[in-house]
Amino acid sequence: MLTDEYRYKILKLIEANPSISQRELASQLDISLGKTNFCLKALIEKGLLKASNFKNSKKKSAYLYFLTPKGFEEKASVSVRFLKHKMREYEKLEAEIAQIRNDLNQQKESDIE
Amino acid sequence: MLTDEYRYKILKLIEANPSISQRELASQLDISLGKTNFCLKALIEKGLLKASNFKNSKKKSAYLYFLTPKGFEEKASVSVRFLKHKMREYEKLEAEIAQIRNDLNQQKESDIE
DNA sequence: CTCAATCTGTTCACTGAGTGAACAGACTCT
DNA sequence: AGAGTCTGTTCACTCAGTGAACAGATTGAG
Repeated sequence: MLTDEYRYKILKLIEANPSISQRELASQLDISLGKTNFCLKALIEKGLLKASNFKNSKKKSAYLYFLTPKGFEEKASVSVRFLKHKMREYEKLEAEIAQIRNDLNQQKESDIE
Repeated sequence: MLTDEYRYKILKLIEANPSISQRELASQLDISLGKTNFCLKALIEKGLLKASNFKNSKKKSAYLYFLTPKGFEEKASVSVRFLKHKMREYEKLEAEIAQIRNDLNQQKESDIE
């Protein structure tokens, strides 16, 4: 449920904007509020993130999220891991596309017969 | 639930082997027997596939599935549609990979500071 | 100050896709 | 005949995901 994809994206978004709300996070991640809340708690549970409720300049009553040292480490390694994952997907997709193209060519040939 | 992906794959597998069983189909599609049964029925419902229980040479008591004329038409058009879909995915993935690479470079730079 | 409005995080009943064990029927072989 | 094996079909169950509803905090206008 808390995949590398969301680890990566959440750590990145929070580093860029520590005062982001869970609703805004959900919107940018294109997932529900409930899932966002779950992932966030999981990251805090793992010690990658901390939430402080220090009063922010202009915000209402929200948390300030920030990456722990462990969080920075994880962000670096999850980036690499996620990149490798995406590259494998890329290669698979490339092969799949080639195969569909091949099938389409064979379809055309059998049309001629 | 019956996505273009399974339309395409099922029509292709059945054209290649009309005496394939639902369990074998499920195995090759890497989905459950229940979902395979559902998709198959949906394709029959739409008139793309027909199931005849003519006695097959060496099989036990299975159906013979075959594509209707409409099924052949659909197979041709779904191939193209599916290919385009995969190509869009491919481009998205390419952009995503580039962005992760960019982030990794920025991470390294901020490490030096 | 007061109270309504608006933000926040949290919860949890609900949904729906997907699963696979279990079943009934048809066939084969001894 | 009967045991074994294949078939398609069903359906109770699971579980990730959803988002309306809630409680608490802050703000701002009257």
